[in-house]
Amino acid sequence: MTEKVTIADVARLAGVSRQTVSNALNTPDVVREETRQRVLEAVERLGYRVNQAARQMRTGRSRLIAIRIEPDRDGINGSVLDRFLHGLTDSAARSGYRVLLYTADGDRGEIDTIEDLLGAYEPDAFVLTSTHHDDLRTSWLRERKVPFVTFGRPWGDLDGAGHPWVDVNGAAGTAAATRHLLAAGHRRIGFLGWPPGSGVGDDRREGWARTLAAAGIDPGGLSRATSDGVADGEAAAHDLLGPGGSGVTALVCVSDSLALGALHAARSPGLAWRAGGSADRPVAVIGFDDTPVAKAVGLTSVSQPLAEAAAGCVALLARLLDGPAPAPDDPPAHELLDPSLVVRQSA
Amino acid sequence: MTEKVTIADVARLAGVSRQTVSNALNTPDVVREETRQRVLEAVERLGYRVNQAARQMRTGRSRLIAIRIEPDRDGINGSVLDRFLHGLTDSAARSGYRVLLYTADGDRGEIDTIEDLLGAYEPDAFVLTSTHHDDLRTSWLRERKVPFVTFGRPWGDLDGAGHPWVDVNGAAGTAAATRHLLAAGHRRIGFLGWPPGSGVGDDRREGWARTLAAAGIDPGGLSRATSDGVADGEAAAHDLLGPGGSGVTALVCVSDSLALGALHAARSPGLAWRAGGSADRPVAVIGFDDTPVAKAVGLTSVSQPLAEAAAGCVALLARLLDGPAPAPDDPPAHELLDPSLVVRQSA
DNA sequence: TTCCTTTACTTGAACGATCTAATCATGCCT
DNA sequence: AGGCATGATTAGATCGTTCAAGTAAAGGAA
Repeated sequence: MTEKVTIADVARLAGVSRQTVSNALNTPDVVREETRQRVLEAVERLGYRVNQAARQMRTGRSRLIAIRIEPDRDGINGSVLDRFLHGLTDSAARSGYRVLLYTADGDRGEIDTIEDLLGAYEPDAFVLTSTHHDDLRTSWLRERKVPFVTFGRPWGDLDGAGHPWVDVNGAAGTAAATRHLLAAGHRRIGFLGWPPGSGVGDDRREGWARTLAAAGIDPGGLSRATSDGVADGEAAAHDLLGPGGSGVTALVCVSDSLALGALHAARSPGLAWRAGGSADRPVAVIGFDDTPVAKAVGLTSVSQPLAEAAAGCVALLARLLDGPAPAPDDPPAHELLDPSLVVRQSA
Repeated sequence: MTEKVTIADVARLAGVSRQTVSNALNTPDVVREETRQRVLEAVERLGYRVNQAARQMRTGRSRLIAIRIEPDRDGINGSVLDRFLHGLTDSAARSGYRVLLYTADGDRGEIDTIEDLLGAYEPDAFVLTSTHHDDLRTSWLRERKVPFVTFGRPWGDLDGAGHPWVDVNGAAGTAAATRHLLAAGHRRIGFLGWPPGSGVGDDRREGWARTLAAAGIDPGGLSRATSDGVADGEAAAHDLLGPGGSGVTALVCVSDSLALGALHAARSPGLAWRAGGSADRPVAVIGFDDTPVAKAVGLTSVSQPLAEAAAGCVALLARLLDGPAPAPDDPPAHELLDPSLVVRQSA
C-alpha cells in the first residue's frame, strides 16, 4: 500500500489551508488562478487523490451506481446484459462514477438487497434491468425517492412517465428485419415470438405485423408464440413451415434462441428446402440481439446499441444527480434508441 | 431516501453507549449476553445498518473487491468472464464483500486505474483475470503489498508462489476429452490450438498430447496452431483433415471458437464425411469452455467450474483479509480445479 | 475618515463509525 | 479490610473531507 496522502499534506506543500485545496479542486472559480495552479501542482507532485469515504461522509454522495448482475438464464441471451454492463462501467467512469454489483432473486429479493446497500454503501443511484409489468422495484424506489434509471421502458400504463428510462425500439428492429426480407422478394414472412403479455415480446411482434400490413400482406396465421429456447423455436418453426403450413419463406424471430431453433428446423432435410419453394433458396431466418451465437452460426440478427444505451443511462443519472433540481412537474427524461440489422448468411 | 439511523440512535434506544453497540455487533464476546440481546433488538427495530463510509474511515477497510470487466473480444469466449463475475458477486456477498467494476486497456492502463481506485475507493483487494507471462500487474501489486488473487495461475516461473491464485486444470480437461474420444474408438485424434507461448494454450495442448502418448499413439503431426477465431479454426481444420492429411477422425480444440470452425470444416460436403472414413461417422469435435454457442450448436465441450472458481477466489481473499497474518515464509495458497466434459452431439 | 462590499482565504465543527484509554463495579486472595 | 485482577461499559479522540461561519485586506462611496 502506498502511504496515504491527505488534503492536509497538499495544503502544507502549497502553503494554503485545507479548505482552499478543496475549493481549488471542487469550486475552482472561488480561488485565485495563481493559487489554484500552486495547489494543482502540489496535488500532482504528491499524487493526491480524494478519499471517497471521507467525502461521502460529509456530502452524502458515494459516486457509486449499483446494478444487479443476473445469472445468464439460458446462456444465449445472457451476453446482452454483459455488454451493457461493460458500456455502463465505461460511461460511468467518464462521469466520475463507479459501478457496484449485486445479485438477488426476484423482485422482492432485489428490493431487500437494495435496502441493504442503501444503508451500507449508499449508492447514489440504481440501474434496473429487465423491467416488466407491475414491477415492484420501480414503485419501491420511487416511494423512497431513490434516484434510478431503468434499461427497459416502464411497461405498465400507470407508471407512464414516473421515472427516467432508456430502451431500444424493438418494433423498429423487427420492422427493419421485415423490410429487409420484403426487399429480398419474400412475401409470406412469418414471426416466431413469445406468448403475449411480455412488453418486450409484444413490441417486437408489433413491428413485424405493422410492416407486413403496410406492404399489403395480412400477418394473420403467420406467427407462432412459444417460450424462449432453442428446442421451442425448432418445434414452433416446424409447425409453421410444415405440411399443413402457411407457405412461409422467411422468419423473423423475437430472439436468437428461437432463431437458432428455426434455423435447425429450416435446414432439417426434406422440409425447409421445400417450404421456401426451391433448393437454392432456403428459408430465411432473422434473430434478435446479435448474440455471439448469431455471429458464430451466421445468423442475421437485430443488434441493440448497448454501449449507447448504457451511455444514455449514465447521462440521465448524471443529470439527475449532478444537474439542477428539475421542476416538480417536469416529466422524467427518456431515450428510445434504434437498433440496427446485422446481415449475415441466414437472410 | 429513508431517514438515517446511526449507531447513536441504537445506543439511545438500547440504553447503552455507542461503543457497546459497536461491540455487540463486531466483538460480541466482550458484551454481556443480555446486553447484546437488547442491542440487537434495538438494531432490528430501527433497521440500523452500519455505514460503510464511516467504518472505512476508521478501519481503513472498504469491504470492496475490485475486478476489471473486459469487453468480450470475439464475443464467444467473453461469456466465460461473465459467469465468473456472477459467481464472484454472489460469493463475495456471502463473505460480506461487494464487487466494484472497472475497465482498462492493457496492463499499463489497468495499473493506472488500480492506482486511482486505491486512492479513492480503497478496495480491500483485487481479482485479476487473464494472467499471462511477464504480467506487469502482479508484480506491481506485490511490490505495494496490495492484496489480490488471480483467476489463472502465474505463468512465469519466477512468480512461482508469489501470490494466491485459483485456476482450472486445462490439461485435465483436454485429457478427459481425449479419453472420451479414445473410448469411442478414435485413434488418430487431432488438436487445434493456439501458437505456443500462451500458458493456457500450452497447458491444454499438453493434456491432449500426454493422453495420446499414454495410449501408445504418437501425437506428432496431429496438431495445428492458429489464432482464436471461427474462420481460423475452419482453415486449420481443413488443413488437418484435408487430402494430404493425417487421417484424423476426431479433434480436440483449445476453444469453442476454434471448435466451431472445425465443425464447419468437418461438415463441409465432400471433405469431412470422408476424412473420418465413413458417412455415418462424421469427424468428432470437442471444444473448450462450454460457451452458449457450444450449447446452441450441440458441441461437446469442456466446462470450467466458474462458480467454484469464483468462490475459491473469495475464500482465498477472505483468508488474506480477515484471517490471521500468515507466517512470513508461508507460501500463498492456491487452488486448481478440475473441469468436466459436457457431452453433446458433436462427439 | 468611516462604513460597507467584495475578494481570497482560514478556522472550527461535523459526518458516523471504531480505537484507545479510562472508569466502575465485582469477586477473590491474603 | 485492603489490594488487585477481571469483566463490562463508557468518554473522548480520530479517520479525511466539506460546510458554515469568520477574518483580513483592498476598493469604493459617503
